[in-house]
Amino acid sequence: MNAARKKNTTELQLGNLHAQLGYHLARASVVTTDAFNACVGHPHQLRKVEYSLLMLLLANEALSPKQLAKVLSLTAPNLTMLLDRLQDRGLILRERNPNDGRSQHVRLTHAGTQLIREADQAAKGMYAHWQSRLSPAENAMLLELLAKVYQG
Amino acid sequence: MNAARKKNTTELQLGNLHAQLGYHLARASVVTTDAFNACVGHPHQLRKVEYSLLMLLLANEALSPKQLAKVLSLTAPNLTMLLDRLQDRGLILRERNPNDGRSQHVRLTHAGTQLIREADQAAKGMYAHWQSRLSPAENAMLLELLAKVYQG
DNA sequence: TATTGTTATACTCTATAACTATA
DNA sequence: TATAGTTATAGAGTATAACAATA
Repeated sequence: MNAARKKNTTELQLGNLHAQLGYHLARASVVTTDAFNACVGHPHQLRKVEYSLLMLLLANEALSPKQLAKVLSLTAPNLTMLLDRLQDRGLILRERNPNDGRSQHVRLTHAGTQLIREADQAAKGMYAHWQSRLSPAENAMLLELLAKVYQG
Repeated sequence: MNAARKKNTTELQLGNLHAQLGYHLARASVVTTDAFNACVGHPHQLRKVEYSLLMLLLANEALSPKQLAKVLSLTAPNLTMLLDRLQDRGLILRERNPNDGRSQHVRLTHAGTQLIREADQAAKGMYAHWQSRLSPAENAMLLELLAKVYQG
């Protein structure tokens, strides 16, 4: 009983895992995902990828599914289903590209604009979840270093 | 045609997304996951979580499912199925804890030890995937900052 | 009564192949 | 022939509830 209790409180060793970026990314993602769901996801009924998609449309006015699939790392069929759901909720609309009948312009509706603006406001509360452990300067440095990992 | 082509090569705006840790974590994870699968996952038939689990057993000799579930952020039922698969492959074994019949000791088999040592060697090739964009000092700083996000 | 682990099950996420339409 | 997007479908990942065994 005492032995088992002691074992549970013992810090476990990470071995070479402590030097691996992917491991730390996964651990950090658990924290950010929980913070997102608490501040944005549950209150506004948006999953992370839906929030990102609507934020991109807010910043760019109109994007093609092709562009969205690339930046969100989604396959075309999965993006189609995602857009279907957002369209059914009246948050986005799909227009045919007048210059190229194969492609589309995806835009926010008025309701979609309103929702993503509210969600964006709520998202500002997320930083509170880890600001006690990370200073503003450290946070800024972290974002820069992460961008270096995937930009190329 | 020309207009569409131009649009595709235009950098899209991130808006407030550029200030959000979760977004950059997700983008960086795509890179590290691809690197993992290329260097470790496909060659050794291990998913990320399986690799992490075996690495933890290599560093700690024996851990309970409870401990593994916590550090890997898995629910108990999902960990059970994961351990079942690794046990069926002869990579781990489950022993009853002699001090507490409710809990188990999960250990690497000889084959499991051999496999995870090979996989760990292969994992050293992962850093090559982003080292051109991140110096060793930047990489070390990144790992430290990420640990701060989830440690508390 | 609480804890560890399992079983059963459902829901979401992701990936591939085959298709339509436009260029 | 190539590209944008869709449909259908299968597999992997993840969550909850109900259960058995032990403390």
